[in-house]
Amino acid sequence: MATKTQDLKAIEKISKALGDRNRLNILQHITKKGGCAQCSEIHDIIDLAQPSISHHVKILTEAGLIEPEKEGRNFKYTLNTSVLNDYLKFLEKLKND
Amino acid sequence: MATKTQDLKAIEKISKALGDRNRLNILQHITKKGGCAQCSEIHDIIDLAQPSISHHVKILTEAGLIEPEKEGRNFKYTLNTSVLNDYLKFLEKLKND
DNA sequence: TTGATATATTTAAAAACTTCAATGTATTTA
DNA sequence: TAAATACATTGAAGTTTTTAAATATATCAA
Repeated sequence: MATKTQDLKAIEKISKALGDRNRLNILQHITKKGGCAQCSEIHDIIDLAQPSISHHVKILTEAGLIEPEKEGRNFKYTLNTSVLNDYLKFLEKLKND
Repeated sequence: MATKTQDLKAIEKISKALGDRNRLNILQHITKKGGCAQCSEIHDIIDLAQPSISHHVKILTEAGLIEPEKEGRNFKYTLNTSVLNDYLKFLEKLKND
């Protein structure tokens, strides 16, 4: 079963989102927190200006890897396990072809 | 068990290597060929000039995803399953933290 | 409503990436 | 040895990405 062009685009986007040290740190922080965290916490941990963090979070969100949920003044970000699983499946398939 | 900085660098490099449509196509071609292929075949399948393909293959090689093996005048590229597995393990861990 | 906090957007500059033409190197074949 | 084939490297143009300052918006608290 060949991979659709559309799927490949998603894979490309997810890979790109994962291809940055800061975004990997953000992801790790979110998952360590039990799958969710706030932007302000991230700011404490990563040495970047606030707009940069906002930008990285946006890229992770647009790739579908995390999902934002508004909680009053803050945001809660949750790892999207099903998107990650689809990505893993694609990579697994490379081994079995 | 926290991810070492060194490991994170490797993860970043692999993700970056995977973050390009052409490189994904090259990888898929190699794996479909039973885990190995020659540069010249890739040239037939992907619409890029030879130096571009050489460049992409180099990036995949430097990330450790494929391994080159000289075969006379040609090259044979093989998927490095163990590097891919380490990458998969890292991503799996994100889910279980 | 005013001030404070959390996050997003715009803009602009620097850095990194992609691509290809030109050229170089290694190997095979005639 | 000369020509042909396979791949690498260099250099340069165009594109994308990263970052932060400035600014905007939304919500909470007083």
